[in-house]
Amino acid sequence: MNVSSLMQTRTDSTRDHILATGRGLVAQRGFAGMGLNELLKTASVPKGSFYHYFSSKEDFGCNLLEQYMSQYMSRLDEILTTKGPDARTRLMQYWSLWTSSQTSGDACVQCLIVKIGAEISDVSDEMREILEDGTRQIGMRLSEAIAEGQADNSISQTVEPDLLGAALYEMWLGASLVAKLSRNRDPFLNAMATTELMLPKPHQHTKDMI
Amino acid sequence: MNVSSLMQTRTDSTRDHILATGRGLVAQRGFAGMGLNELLKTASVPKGSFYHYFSSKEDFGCNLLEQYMSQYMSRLDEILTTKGPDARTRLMQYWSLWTSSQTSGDACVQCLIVKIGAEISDVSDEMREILEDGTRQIGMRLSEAIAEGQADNSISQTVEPDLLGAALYEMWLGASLVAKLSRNRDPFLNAMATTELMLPKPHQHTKDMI
DNA sequence: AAAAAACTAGACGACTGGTCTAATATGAAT
DNA sequence: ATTCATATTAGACCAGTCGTCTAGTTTTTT
Repeated sequence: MNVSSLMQTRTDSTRDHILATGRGLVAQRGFAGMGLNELLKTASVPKGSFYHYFSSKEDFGCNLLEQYMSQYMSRLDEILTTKGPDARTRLMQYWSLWTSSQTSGDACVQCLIVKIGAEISDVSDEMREILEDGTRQIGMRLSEAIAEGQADNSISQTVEPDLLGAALYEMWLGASLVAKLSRNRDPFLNAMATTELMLPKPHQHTKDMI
Repeated sequence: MNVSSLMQTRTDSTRDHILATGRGLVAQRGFAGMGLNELLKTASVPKGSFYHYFSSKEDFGCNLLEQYMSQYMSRLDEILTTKGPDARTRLMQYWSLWTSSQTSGDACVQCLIVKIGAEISDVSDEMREILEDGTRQIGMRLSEAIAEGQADNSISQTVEPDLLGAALYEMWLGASLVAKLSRNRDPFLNAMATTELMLPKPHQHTKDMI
């Protein structure tokens, strides 16, 4: 065959439309819970088109997750690069945005790692690996931000960036799960307070300093 | 142990057998991913029996989760009451057992809150409320244990039990999710190290005490 | 205009959760 | 022991869903 698989058609809009519609539906019903008929009816796309763009439901799921993780990493990097004067402020801003996005009730911004991570982990190795890679990258980026905070003197040198980055990320994933169950933002407020304690600022004017 | 798992002659043995089989299947495939036919074929139980004992799949799910949470709370209470000389040791033993159970690969002991919490939270209010209640109870029991540790002088007075109990629980839920994705126990080791830091022993000979 | 690729359309069989009637086992009352 | 009511089992059946597939139409390229 030729390079037809690499060719880009002008009208990828159908494919993108299926992916966008699917994200909302998956965030609401889960992956197994979202039927293809429901997806395609919602998107007003015939079933034949779906199997033109994706080889299977799992392939669709992989593309959905890859797109999601890619966009998430870009956004994370933007926040941790620009949204604040120092690394600690930017980190706290990240948790703050996490809280507001996960309490908005808007299905499209729901964290897909929380929503379908456990569901697909024992079912689809291909999808699992995409999320595994995503969580690894996010954890690393957070650890990096903590190290930056130690460099710009907004975070105490007493913490270990690698350990703490992963631990904070895990705590916020858990908080999201509990928040989904309890339908309120208390778990996030709790995680926020704990995060403040776990990311201590350097001691500046205590008696033992100076 | 007992004969009920081998014989189905006793009255409720069929019902219990369906629940036990369902727990393993749900832990593997998720709730929507487990079909009734698969469940009943695995359990060698005709469909008529299922609808004699349960009014619907959701009703079955509720009973499954209620039984699970009830057994979990009993086990948690046993650990936090007997498995160690002081409250802090008993708490650490709880996380240690969490780690080994979630890394065993045995589907039957998988944490159902992690596995199907997010999945069902937007689909079944009835099931969601059961898990909501369960997470609340577990968090409270952990906070209680931390307070006990402060009372028996195994945990520093500087921490706030309510905040910390919930935060630790959330971190371990998140660690379980990440561990399911990465298929290794690193997230648990990480959570364990962080837990040690978050549950400080009392300072015994510092200058500010006396 | 012809050939090839991109895309649409919906039929298809296996399966889904759920309902239904009938058959059988059990236990209490007589 | 016989009867009768209840508890439980059995699985055919329903309308609908699942993901797959082949055939057909439109668009692009040559």
